[in-house]
Amino acid sequence: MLAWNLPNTLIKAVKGTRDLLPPSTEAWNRVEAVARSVFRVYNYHEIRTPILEETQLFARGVGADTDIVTKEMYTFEDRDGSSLTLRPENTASVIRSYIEHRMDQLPGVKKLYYMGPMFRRERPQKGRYRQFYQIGAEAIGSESPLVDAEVIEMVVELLSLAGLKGFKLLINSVGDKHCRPRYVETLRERLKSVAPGMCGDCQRRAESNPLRVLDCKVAADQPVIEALPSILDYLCAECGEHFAAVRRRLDDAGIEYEVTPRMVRGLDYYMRTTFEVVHGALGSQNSVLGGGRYDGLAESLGSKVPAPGIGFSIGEDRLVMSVESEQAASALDLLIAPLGEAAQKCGAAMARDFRRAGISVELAEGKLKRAMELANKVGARFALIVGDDELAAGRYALKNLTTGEQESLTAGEIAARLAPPRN
RNA sequence: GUGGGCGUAGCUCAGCUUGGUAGAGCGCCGGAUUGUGGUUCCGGUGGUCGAGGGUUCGAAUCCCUCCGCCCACCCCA
Repeated sequence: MLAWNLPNTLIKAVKGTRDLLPPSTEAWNRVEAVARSVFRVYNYHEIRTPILEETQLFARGVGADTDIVTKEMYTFEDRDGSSLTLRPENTASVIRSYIEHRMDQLPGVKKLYYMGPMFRRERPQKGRYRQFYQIGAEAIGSESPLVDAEVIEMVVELLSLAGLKGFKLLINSVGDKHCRPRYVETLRERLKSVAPGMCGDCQRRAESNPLRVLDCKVAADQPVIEALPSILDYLCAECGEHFAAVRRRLDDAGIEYEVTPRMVRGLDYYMRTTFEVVHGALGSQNSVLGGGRYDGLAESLGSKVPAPGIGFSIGEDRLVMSVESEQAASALDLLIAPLGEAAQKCGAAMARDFRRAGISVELAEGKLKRAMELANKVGARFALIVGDDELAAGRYALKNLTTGEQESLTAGEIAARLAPPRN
């Protein structure tokens, strides 16, 4: 009954969380470095919001009857009785921060990016974890379709530079608070006659959430879904023109996309432009990123000043999964093998100097044979032998472990030989 | 929340049908080599067989319960 009184049970990572280990962490770092460099040239700046927020932020921001809020949040009562939640996504937090710090007073479009863990209590599977990581960006303070197009262009650039190949960009417009309700009503009406012939899930959705029917993957339902009215035919004049402008801009930029009127996003705050990038070989969870415009979000969080914006978030776990190739950790530059007490001291000093010069160094102990074996196993590029002869001569035996060649060099020559390329 | 698959050494797995108290390969450690790795050879380390209970003279193996992981549904990143 009391866990701490039970016999020793091995403690493991909690369900849905995982340790990211080397060499995989190198791929994560590469992806994050690419993202930061792309964000920089598009003039985005990093924002770090708390992982813990008031539960109300998500209930009101994401939508009170979305799946995320109704059944996926890690919510708990703080000691003072207030309700706190581990963030399930970050857009609501960014908008909260934007409002709280009156960023609307700053000049121009406010461009922010973030990266970090999010938490949703779902059943784990391939590409889905309870603690997962997102890289995202928000452009806030403009309703212009030019901003939509630039955000999409940036994210396509980011994915390409990260090494993602064969992905597909899907875009849609879900209208605004004037035209979308009209469409949903039409859809609901139409489904009354056709839903009975569809799969069980669709029959249920036809009542509860008609838009979800469009997202059904059951093959037999596809012809029926194709025949349903398209939201694009129901957009009001403003939304229609906005969407057309976004598409013109994407065409100008030479960006390939597919308009998918059936694409549905799961968060309530989206309006007008929505987009998604999918990639095969990710299992059933094939979406690498999702995003869209959220012009009414600030108001639903109680803001008097509007904060129209558009943003996206990349599923970093999924991106890394699809660009990661099995490669070794970055190679060690040099392993120093000192023989004896005096050499040990000299080796430590040399290691210090080399490391300050940007060379990665491992200092071995014990027998030379042992050290050489170790050098080989960890994939060191060079081994440096420091023994009595070398100490006396001031010249050390540097062995290239790839070619097997060995030469006798001074410390300065070795540093020059191993110096990393400047960038 | 609902299905399906799988849990034996650090890793990948065999053994289970037809019960007789645990194996291989790789890894790790050491040796053949006093100051030279990768190949080879030799030796060694390593498992309450996911946990608990039952059947049995005897259970990794048969039965029950539980737990964990993976994949899928739902939904999303």
